[in-house]
Amino acid sequence: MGIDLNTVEEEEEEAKEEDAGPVCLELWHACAGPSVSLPNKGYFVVYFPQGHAEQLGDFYCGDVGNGRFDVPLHVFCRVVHVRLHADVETDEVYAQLALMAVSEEEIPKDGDGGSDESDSERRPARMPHMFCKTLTASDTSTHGGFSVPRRAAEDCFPPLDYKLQRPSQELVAKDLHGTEWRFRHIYRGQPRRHLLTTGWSAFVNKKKLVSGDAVLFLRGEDGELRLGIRRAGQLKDTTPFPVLHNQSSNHGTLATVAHALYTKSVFNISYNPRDGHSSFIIPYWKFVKSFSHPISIGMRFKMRCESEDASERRCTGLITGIGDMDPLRWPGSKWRCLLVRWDEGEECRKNSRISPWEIEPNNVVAGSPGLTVSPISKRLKPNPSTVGPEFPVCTSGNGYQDYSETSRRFQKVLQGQEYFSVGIKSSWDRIPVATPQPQSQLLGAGFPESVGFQKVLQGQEIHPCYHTTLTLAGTIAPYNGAYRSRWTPALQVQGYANQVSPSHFVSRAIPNLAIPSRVNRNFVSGRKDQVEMNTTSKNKLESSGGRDGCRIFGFSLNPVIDEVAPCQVDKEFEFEALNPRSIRKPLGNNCATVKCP
Amino acid sequence: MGIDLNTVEEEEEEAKEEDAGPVCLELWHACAGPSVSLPNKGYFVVYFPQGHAEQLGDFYCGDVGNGRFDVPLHVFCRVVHVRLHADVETDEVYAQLALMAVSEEEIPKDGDGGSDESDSERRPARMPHMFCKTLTASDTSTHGGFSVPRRAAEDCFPPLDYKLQRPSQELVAKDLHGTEWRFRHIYRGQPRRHLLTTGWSAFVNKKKLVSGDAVLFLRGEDGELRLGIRRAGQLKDTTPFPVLHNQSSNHGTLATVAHALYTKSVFNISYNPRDGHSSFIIPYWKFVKSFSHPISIGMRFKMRCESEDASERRCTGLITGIGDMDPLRWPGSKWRCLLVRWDEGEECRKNSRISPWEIEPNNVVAGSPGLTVSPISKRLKPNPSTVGPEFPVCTSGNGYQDYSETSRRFQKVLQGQEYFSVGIKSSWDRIPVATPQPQSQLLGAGFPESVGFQKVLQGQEIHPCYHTTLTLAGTIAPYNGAYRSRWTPALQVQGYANQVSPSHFVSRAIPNLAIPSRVNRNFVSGRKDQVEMNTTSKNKLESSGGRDGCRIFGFSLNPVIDEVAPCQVDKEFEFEALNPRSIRKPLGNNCATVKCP
DNA sequence: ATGTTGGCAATGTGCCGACAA
DNA sequence: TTGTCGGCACATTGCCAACAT
Repeated sequence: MGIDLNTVEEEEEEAKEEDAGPVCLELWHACAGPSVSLPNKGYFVVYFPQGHAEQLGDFYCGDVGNGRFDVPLHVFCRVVHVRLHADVETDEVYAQLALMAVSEEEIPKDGDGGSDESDSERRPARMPHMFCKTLTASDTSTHGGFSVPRRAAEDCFPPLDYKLQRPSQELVAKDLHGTEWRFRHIYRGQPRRHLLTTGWSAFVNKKKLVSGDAVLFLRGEDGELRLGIRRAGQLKDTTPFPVLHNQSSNHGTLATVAHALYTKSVFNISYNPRDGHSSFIIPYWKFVKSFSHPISIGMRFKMRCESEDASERRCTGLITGIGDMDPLRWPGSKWRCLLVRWDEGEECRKNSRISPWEIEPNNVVAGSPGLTVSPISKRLKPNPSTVGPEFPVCTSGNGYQDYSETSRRFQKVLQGQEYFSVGIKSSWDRIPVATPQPQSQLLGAGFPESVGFQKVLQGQEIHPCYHTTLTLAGTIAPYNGAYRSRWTPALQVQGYANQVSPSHFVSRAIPNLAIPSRVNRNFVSGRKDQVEMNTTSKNKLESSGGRDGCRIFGFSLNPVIDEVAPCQVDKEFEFEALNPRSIRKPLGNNCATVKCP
Repeated sequence: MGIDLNTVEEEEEEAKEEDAGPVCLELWHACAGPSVSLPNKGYFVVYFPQGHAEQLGDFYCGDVGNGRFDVPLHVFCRVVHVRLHADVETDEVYAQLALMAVSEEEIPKDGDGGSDESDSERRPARMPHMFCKTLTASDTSTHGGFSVPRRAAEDCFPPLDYKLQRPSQELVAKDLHGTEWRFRHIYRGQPRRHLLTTGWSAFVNKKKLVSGDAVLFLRGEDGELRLGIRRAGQLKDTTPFPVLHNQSSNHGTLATVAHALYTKSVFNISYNPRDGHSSFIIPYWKFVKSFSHPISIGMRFKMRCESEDASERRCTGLITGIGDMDPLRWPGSKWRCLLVRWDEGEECRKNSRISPWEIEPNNVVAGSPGLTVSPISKRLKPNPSTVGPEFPVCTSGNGYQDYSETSRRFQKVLQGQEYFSVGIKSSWDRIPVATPQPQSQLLGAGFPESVGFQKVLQGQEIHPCYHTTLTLAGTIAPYNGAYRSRWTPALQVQGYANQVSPSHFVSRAIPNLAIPSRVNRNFVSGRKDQVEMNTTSKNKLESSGGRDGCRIFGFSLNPVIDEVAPCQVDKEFEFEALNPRSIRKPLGNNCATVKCP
């Protein structure tokens, strides 16, 4: 099936080679997710400076002269080495690719990637026991620990002595940086379940995890436990000014690349698989293959993409235009030259521009078959002359075969609940290089980005909204100048028996009352921000930080709360609130709806 | 006295000019301390690339070719502008100096700095009401607020209505970045005293203040309150890899400077007054003046320096050698070419190398008068030929006059307790430029670094060691597998009536017991780290984080604690401990002495 | 005059089983 | 099977006056 089984052993041997960077290979891929794969050393790729510039942003590009560095639209490169990294602050995975420009003639036509050095360092030969769980509100609450799915615990953790009343052990897991995290793993409760207690909270705090994020446990061949995270949203950068995070110092900028291209020297690319802008390096065969099927306006296609829970989907759409994305700086570029309209409910990407090598023609030819459409010009108007001759547009659709679908079926593996242990192979590895022919015999060449790595299922449900509806009722006591808390005696809380205080609640634009959040550690700026009424101004609620409170300064703690409603003394109030437990949640998702009486 | 009084008005006018950078002028200088002054725009200075390279460290210098950039030993420069800044992370003050190289001929010989643009933007014309207090253990404890010295509160804060039982108000103060901090200022207690309560703790936390650091309040002309800090020690950089903190991106490196020198263009220097390496820019007159008195081996001298509490001292010493500091890369440089031996108890600097312009000859000629000593060679052996002709060594000491002492007397101002309000003038400003003649009439030219700014006294005492001696005595209970706290019942605490638990204490290398710190918020890494015995291994104490504890993982929390001593069940223990309040203290200063029974 | 301490109240943290989805 | 909750114990925070220096 295009994959030489003989290579597996070699790969396992070469996997011992310590050239993959500081980060554990399996863990890196587990964190990167199923749709990420990397080329091997020695492999040939196509590099698109335009896409790179897009990722870097204008800040790092330093446009010169004609508006861009004088670099080609695409560059054929050999992969000199690949090193895996993880951001020190956020644990975000990325890779350093060392590339060296080659002329297309240097690329061998056989399937070996043209290098004796090619190895499998980019892929674990065998995925270890692992599981991934999306964190619930309970998992991230300061009130408790982490509930481990039973089969996950049995699969990944050392066995417990279930004869004991409360079997427990200490787990030690290393994260991407090699830092050790220790957890008490206990099997208790009625019914019994696996829990991580002591140590868990510190981990959540340090990694700034919120509900919706996912953790990943992975047991290596040696029994060593590894631990990774996959965030639901980007962690906000708290660094006050732009630090060149993933690109060490000022390497990796376009200027450096331009220089390297002309001197034919090695240059480094920071490849950030999860930011959605890193598709500027693709396998050579994929680039070549994209010429094999015709592309025309009105053509239907499908494309693989990743949905929010990191699972894969297939989106379909219609090509509505072909033309330069940036006619001034990158004229004639095929980078995102296709303008598409996604089918209903298939909002694969906010951006409706994609590159030709991202799509496959749809087997079911819908839309307007037989309609001959000219490509649009740089200004997105039909003008065939602007498209280079090497780009076969308007070829009548013929026997295109969905090889990738075939290979997907071949590589289909167990995607059972959340744990598995199956050997896999990188699709980048030893893939025959395609020659630009339709219907070439590339049965083994799947889409590396999607099937190259084992899919790790996440818990399917979106984390629940955690809207325990409680009703607070009470009277606002007049402010008398004594700095004692007036809240607690003035409030009657329904729904909780004890230990409930106003600071447990988050409110949003409450007509007659506003209470800043004290719920979430990740929210607090000044930590202590309990509220007290101040009626010196009759129609405005004012209160402040501090135990015994004084004024509201505003609601900087929660960006959603942005207005303070007028307040009346002795007016009763009532509102819906969050569950009072200490919940770490994503910002902006923390506000209860207000029920105005 | 060399200062043109006419200029004062002009200065006040020009002080309104918004060209001093983002930071409040008065506050910047207050934070920088008394021994820091800056040149004005238009002023002429001498820049020493060697000293700059020293500050930047090899990392940023990028030595090329012969080992250094091909830059001169010193460069005469005009100050194009000066901008005041404060580090976003640490609040450390620094300045951006924009310099432009000039030839010495361009420097006017009159006293005007050669520029019509010179102004006093570097100096507040009048120091506002201010005070500075070194934080005590109580001030930084989480247990309480900030005790404001009475005269300070009366001087800087709006008056309170003392007729009330507990007069209070809200203070709003802006820090160096313009961020507002709010504090409740209350006058209470028996006897009455001024306190900052609500809001103070948040400030201490955010700024990571520890006892020994100082805060500074400053009331502007407009009544606006400003707030700064001066740390006792450097705040440890928590950034995981070297970020170019004060020099934005890669400006300010020697490469950039070298380029600017040859193109005669403006270059920026980050001038960091408190790191002890920023004396590589000095006033031109000072450089010139240093030729006016002879320097010889065996000569006694004095030098102004700053002691730990930011007050000024005068150190004396003996010149023991003259020679290149770095004969390979900077041959013939006068930068720190003097080797000195400090007098007893006068350890002005660990470094015993200083530059000629830093010293003044000592009026009292001690040591070996009349002894003719040849300067030492590059290898610090006597060899007169290695010293350039423009450097007048071995001139017999004659009528040198200590002008700077005169000017100090002139500029002497009130240095009363901790608050004052006196107009001052920058010594950089409109200082006549000295021609290289001994006994020139430079009566107004003081030592800018020391008298240029009002000294702000700090509390004189070093913050007390906070060693309340308590004796804990108890029995280590055997571990029985139930994860309940075993500490509290097993311990009998003498000296405190209530709310004392073992986690309040810090121990150090205790023979039979070790308890990690939970005392200091700034210490904690995992926050919850209470200890419990684990006697599964009989001779080793193990405990861990978490409320109900399990194992000691080691003592990563406090670097001083680095060994865990063996532990025996049922063995009684006893040790001296810190005061149990939550004290934020500098690292490594937090350990109690152990009394082994 | 002001640093330190005990008293005290409020609140946060974290382990546990109960309960329910 | 596992997410959420009440119960509970205890730790931390922060305002206050008493006391000491």
